[in-house]
Amino acid sequence: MASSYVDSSGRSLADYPRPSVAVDTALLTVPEETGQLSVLQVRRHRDPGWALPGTFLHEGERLIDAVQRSLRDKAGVVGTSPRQLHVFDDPRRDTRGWVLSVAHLDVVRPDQLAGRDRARTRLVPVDRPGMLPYQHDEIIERAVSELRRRYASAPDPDHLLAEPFTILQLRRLHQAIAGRPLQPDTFRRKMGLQLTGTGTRTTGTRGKPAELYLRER
Amino acid sequence: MASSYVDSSGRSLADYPRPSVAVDTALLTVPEETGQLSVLQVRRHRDPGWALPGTFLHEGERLIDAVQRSLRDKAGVVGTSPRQLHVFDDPRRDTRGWVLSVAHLDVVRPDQLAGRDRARTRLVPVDRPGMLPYQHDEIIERAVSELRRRYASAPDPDHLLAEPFTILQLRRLHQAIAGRPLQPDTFRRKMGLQLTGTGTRTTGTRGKPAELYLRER
DNA sequence: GTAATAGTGTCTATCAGACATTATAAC
DNA sequence: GTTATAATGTCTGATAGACACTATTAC
Repeated sequence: MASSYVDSSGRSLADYPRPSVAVDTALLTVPEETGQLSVLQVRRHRDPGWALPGTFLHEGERLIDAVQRSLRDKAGVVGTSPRQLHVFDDPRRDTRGWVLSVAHLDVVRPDQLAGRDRARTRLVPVDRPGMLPYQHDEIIERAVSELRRRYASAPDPDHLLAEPFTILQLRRLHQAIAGRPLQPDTFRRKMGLQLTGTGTRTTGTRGKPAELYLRER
Repeated sequence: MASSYVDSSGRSLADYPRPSVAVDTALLTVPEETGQLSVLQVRRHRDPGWALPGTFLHEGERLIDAVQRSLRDKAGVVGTSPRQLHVFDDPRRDTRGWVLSVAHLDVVRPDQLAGRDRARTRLVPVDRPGMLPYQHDEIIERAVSELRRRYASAPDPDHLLAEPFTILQLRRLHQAIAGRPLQPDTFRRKMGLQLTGTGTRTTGTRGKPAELYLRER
């Protein structure tokens, strides 16, 4: 493909102007405390306020590595699986120059955020993200839609629950992501078919003990 | 956001190395002659063979404008609506340097391709795209999946048919995109509800005249 | 026993697939 | 009339929502 880009004037790759490329990430999780789908934000460096974690792409670096580096450096989060969402390409988006930003979605278990720097980061429910610079609110919207689409038909595809888990735990997670209550019986019937029962049950809980399940089918 | 990227060493935006950014497009259409979902390919400049149309992003240019420029210059196609699919970011993908490529999907009516340069371009069914450089086959796969998803539930969302049209015309289009036959009666029931009948009917055709419909609901 | 939660039975509405039937044109 | 296509009727099976009911635990 490269050579097909060389135009009739014979200009080579190095002759073309190049934009800076950044990554920005909507890191979503469901904290135990609130049970609400929330997004990680970090303090901005120069300006007051909060923003999504982001960084510039380093030379020869892959986008996914830049995302993981920014999450490690800015929030102490490791072991994530970012996915691309969209490229924001308005040339006037950044006042300091020509910057393309590749928005990402990442989803983590709350325990993966345990060691985060609480002075420099915060977790905010996705439906009240506060004032954010640039199009970070749009990134959150895209991230939430994508996550809801993923969780609509499959049980916990992003492995937010530690195995084994009960169907109630699974349903609470899916409700947090969907942002609305889900029918207990319908949910059980749809998702239960995609789970493997362990035969063991919870103990010490109120009511009838629930069976514990594994994701693997 | 920009200022939040400045790291603790105080490096500014211009100090970061920058990749070249390209766009590549899977331009899909359904030619009258074959009735098969097909993708536009252009002759490569230096190497033998064919590739998807692409170009480098010009300074301050938006991605969508680069896509439209490449389609105009390489295939004489105008008036399209490209959509982003994915960023290909393997630093070793292009032997001549560090190039990010933003893959796009574009869908056009066959008449929009009437004036194309037939010596430099060809239309190939998407299921037999031939040998393509880099990850252009993957771009086609993503483009087709996305198009099938869009056409699964709505009647001709990308306006490939000139209005008014019959349900048979609509179903043939959807079959070409789905790559499989669709039940006439089920299709009519699902899509018919989302169309507006004009009251007028085809004339001069064999069999019972078909009603003509508009997309608008 | 009561309260609470897990899990199942079952009715209804909706919808896709499949097939039959009716309607209306060209010939 | 015959043939071809459009449009509708209707049966069946699958599934979601809704509600009732049974099962098993803590207390």
